[in-house]
Parts: sequence; structure tokens; C-alpha cells
Amino acid sequence: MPELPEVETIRRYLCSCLVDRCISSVRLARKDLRFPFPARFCERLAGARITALKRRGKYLAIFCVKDDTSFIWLVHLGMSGRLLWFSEGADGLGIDHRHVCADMVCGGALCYDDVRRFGFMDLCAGTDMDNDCERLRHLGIEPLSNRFNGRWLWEEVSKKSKSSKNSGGKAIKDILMDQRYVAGLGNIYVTECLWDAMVHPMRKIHDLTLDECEQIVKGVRKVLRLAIDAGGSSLRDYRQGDGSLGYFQLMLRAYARAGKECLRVGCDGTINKITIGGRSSFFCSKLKT
DNA sequence: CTCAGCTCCTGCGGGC
DNA sequence: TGCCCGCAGGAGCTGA
Repeated sequence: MPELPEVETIRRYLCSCLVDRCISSVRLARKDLRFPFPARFCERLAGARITALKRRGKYLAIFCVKDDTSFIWLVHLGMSGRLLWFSEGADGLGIDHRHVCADMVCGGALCYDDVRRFGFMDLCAGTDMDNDCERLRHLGIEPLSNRFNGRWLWEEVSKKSKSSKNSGGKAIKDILMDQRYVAGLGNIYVTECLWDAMVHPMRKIHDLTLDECEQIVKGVRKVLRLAIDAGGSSLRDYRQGDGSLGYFQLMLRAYARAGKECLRVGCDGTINKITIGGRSSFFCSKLKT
């Protein structure tokens, strides 16, 4: 499931393959993924030169120039999307859930495979992705930026959450999963970060201490950095840009470990599983709610 | 305005 | 052995 570390891994790899290369043509196996492709999708991309690849949350933004006009090719991988680079080119559109092929002038090809088709693509005019891309406008802060810190979580998020009518306050897990607060975390990494910070996922944001918020932020940073270094987590469908596996799944401490022993040194707890917001949540049995 | 719950989709694994 | 059912996931939509 591509979350921030997976998208960042793909971005770093594809930068070396795509930057300063030109798209000769784009082929589609169908007219939609989760949403329909934008109008004249293939025509607009054909002939464009790729200038940069950036990431925002779980989105990959491919910056393009065509006829002196800049635009952004926005890609979201959903839960099973893969962006794969073939330096010798690729055919096979339509097989193995391959939905998009962008053939490059250099002879290589960038392909998009997606079994479940939860992913989607968009084209946005301009060069300022945060303002020019409709889908990025509502996103919260980047968890690896300095703006994401314990005091922000403790004061700003808690305040915003308190001002809503929700009397009980939101669970910290729901806060971290909500892309409007923090952009890029999904179920796996939120689970791992909270295990690292020793905070129960059901704890209400109002009830957390500043110190606990600091621990959560530290956990988020640590887990994301380790996961990026490991090339992401290949739990089911995820692959890196060259088709190879990521390795962070071997380092998971809580996710999908229900009933097993807690791996914290000196802890004799076990990993419990509950459902929060319709998603599986795993945590050490020794943590208090 | 918020928010819980539903929806999209397919492959896999458990149970009978 | 084979079939059926439920689960996994992100984000947008709906109705309260």
C-alpha cells in the first residue's frame, strides 16, 4: 500500500530515469482508473519534456513543459498502483493490469499497473502544485517538515479538533490518518509510529500530554526515515520503480502481528487488534487507553 | 459545518 | 478439491 515512504522511494528512482526526457506518446488500456482520465490526456502529454518529480503526501507530481507551457501530471497510486520504468521500452498494455504506458523519445517507457484501480491521475496547468492542483489543496503538513512538531500537534490540532462539535475528541489514530492534518501517513505507518511512541491508537487528542505529542512526532519521523531507507514496505502489491521489493515489511513491529509478542525490549505484552474507523489497528496490550 | 459509514476493485486465504 | 465469503486499502461521496 503506497504511503509516503513508498511514493518517495519511487520518486527518487524515477528522477534519474525521467528528468530531462521527453514523452513521445501515451497509450491507455481503458478510459478510467478510479476516476476518468482527464480530457485529451494522451494528446496533452505527448511531446512534453519532464523537468522534475516532486512528492506531496502520497501524491507524485511529474512536472512537464510543452510548447513553453508548464503543467503537472499528478499520480496517486491508490493501494495497488505501481509506476515502473523500462529502459528498453514496454508493450503489454492491458495485461497484468497495465493501464497506462508513456513511451519516451529515448526508447524507455514509464508504465502504470494497478490491480484494484484505486489509483488515479490528473493534469494541472501551472508550476505551483500546492495551489494549482485541486487535489492537493486540502492536504495538511508534510510529516518530514519542521512544521510538523510536538507543539503543533498538541496545540493546533487539539484546538481544531476541540472546536468541532465532537464532544469526546478524536482518536490520535484518526488524526494521523486524516490527510487534512498530516499528509502521507496511512494505516501501516500510523500503526508503527504509535507503537514506537508507546501511545494507544484510541487515545483522544485532547488527553495527550505535550511530551506524548513529542514522542509521536519523533516516532513518525523515525519510522518514515527507516522505511524510506528500506525502499518501502512490500506487503502485497507494492514494488519500487525498477520492480524490486521494498524491505520495511521485515521491520514491522505491530502491523499485522496480532497475538504475537511485543518486540519492545523488556516488554512482556502481546499485540492486540481492534478496528478503528473501519481499519485494523494493532497495539501493545500494555498500553493504556 | 462535521462525521460516520459506504463505495469503488480484485486477489487471497480461511472455512466448510 | 472446490466454492464462497470476508478482508485489505485511500479518498471521495452521501445523508444525517
